[in-house]
Amino acid sequence: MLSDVMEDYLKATYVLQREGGPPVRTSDLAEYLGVTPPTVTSMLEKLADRELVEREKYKGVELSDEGETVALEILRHHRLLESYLAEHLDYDWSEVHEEADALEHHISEAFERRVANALGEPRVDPHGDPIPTEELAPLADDDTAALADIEEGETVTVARVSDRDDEHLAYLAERGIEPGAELDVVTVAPIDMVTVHVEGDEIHLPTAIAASIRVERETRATA
Amino acid sequence: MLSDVMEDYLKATYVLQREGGPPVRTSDLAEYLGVTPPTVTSMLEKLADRELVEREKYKGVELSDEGETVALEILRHHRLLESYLAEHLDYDWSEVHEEADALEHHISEAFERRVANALGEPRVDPHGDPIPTEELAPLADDDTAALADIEEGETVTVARVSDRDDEHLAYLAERGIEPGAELDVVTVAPIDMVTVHVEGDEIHLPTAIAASIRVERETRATA
DNA sequence: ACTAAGTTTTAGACGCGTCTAATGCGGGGT
DNA sequence: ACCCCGCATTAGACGCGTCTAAAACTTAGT
Repeated sequence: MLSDVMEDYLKATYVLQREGGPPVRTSDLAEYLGVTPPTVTSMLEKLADRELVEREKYKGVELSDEGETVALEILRHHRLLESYLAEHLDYDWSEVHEEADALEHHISEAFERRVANALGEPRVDPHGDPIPTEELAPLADDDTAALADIEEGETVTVARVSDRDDEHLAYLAERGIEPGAELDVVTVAPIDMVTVHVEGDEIHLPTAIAASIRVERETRATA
Repeated sequence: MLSDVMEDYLKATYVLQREGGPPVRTSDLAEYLGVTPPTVTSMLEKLADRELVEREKYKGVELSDEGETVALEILRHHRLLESYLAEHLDYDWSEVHEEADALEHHISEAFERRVANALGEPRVDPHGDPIPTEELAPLADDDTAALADIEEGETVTVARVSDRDDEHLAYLAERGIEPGAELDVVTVAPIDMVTVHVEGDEIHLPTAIAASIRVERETRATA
């Protein structure tokens, strides 16, 4: 039986781990989870004992296959819940994250199935993030770019907006920056600011925010 | 900030406490919650420190007004969740209890309101139990009787069926014993068994089960 | 009133997840 | 090649919720 907290560490490791990238470091997890580094070290030891992560001391951790499966299960719960709250309980797109975080550890298999069914087995959640399948197959690599890395003059489509901060989300949603929106990147200023046009309006975004908006460079056909 | 466990103790104290009755005893709570008596004692001390219960050593506890409010809040969550699962997520009446127990500590005010709204502000849950109002006003006294206490020959209407055991519930539901059903009490045998007629069928029930079925002696108009 | 049975509380321990303070490792700049 | 600084780990503590074993209280029966 995995504790809620262990599940949180696995989920955090998953989202912090870039495909094929370097191991996730202690301090990154500490910051992401809002705990101190020693706390992370001791939790990582337990996770390694249970073979949910592969750990190399002083280097960091990577999820084992089993650990990844657990992370995908929690992520599936999270994203199904977000979708359900938005679609059936009249939640606003930007206020769904916190509630899903609270519930994701506590729903049964039956609940998961019924919610997925009620939604028609969706593939992405309201933020644009992919929902793991019931079989928890690894998610396909991400071929989007961060808005912060786009050159001036390009036109891109918003693919996903990070769900980490409800406040930012509400701000962006109000201004029309949500999955599917078309953006013209007008200027990338050297003062940590990017300017875009969306639906005729001009929007200024600090780089930190622009980094959490994933975009597609050219329109492509999707199934 | 109350822990989940504290909320469980308060809820348990609420359901074990008969209106105006004697204080709830340590061993009753221990059995109900599946923990040992010393564990209950130490938790009760903490609850008394926070003035959520009034405790008299060696005698038992009663909920304070504040403790009762917390219990009613959890009960409201529980019963709204049961209702929602049954009505909107295709759960069977007899399998909602466990899921509601897992979720009841983790939903927000917003969630509670939206679920209540989606259901049309119901007054009772699928088991027939009353749902506390949003203002958490104390629930009216119960004027029902236990089926086990009914005399032979009487005809009664099922008001509520305890939601403590999903297995029993499924069994009873299959045989038509659910809120609103009319029962003729045929025999009350001295061997811990009562026999009733429901919808033409004859059903035999051990007294322990009959004790958990609350019935109304005569039909009365209800708003 | 005394005593025995049953219940409750006290005492002391443990695992979990967290912290702070102290120590240890390792990679980059001179 | 060395040293330093940043990051990670070890050491030791704490609160929570739980347990078992032992002591204390209550109460019912004689």
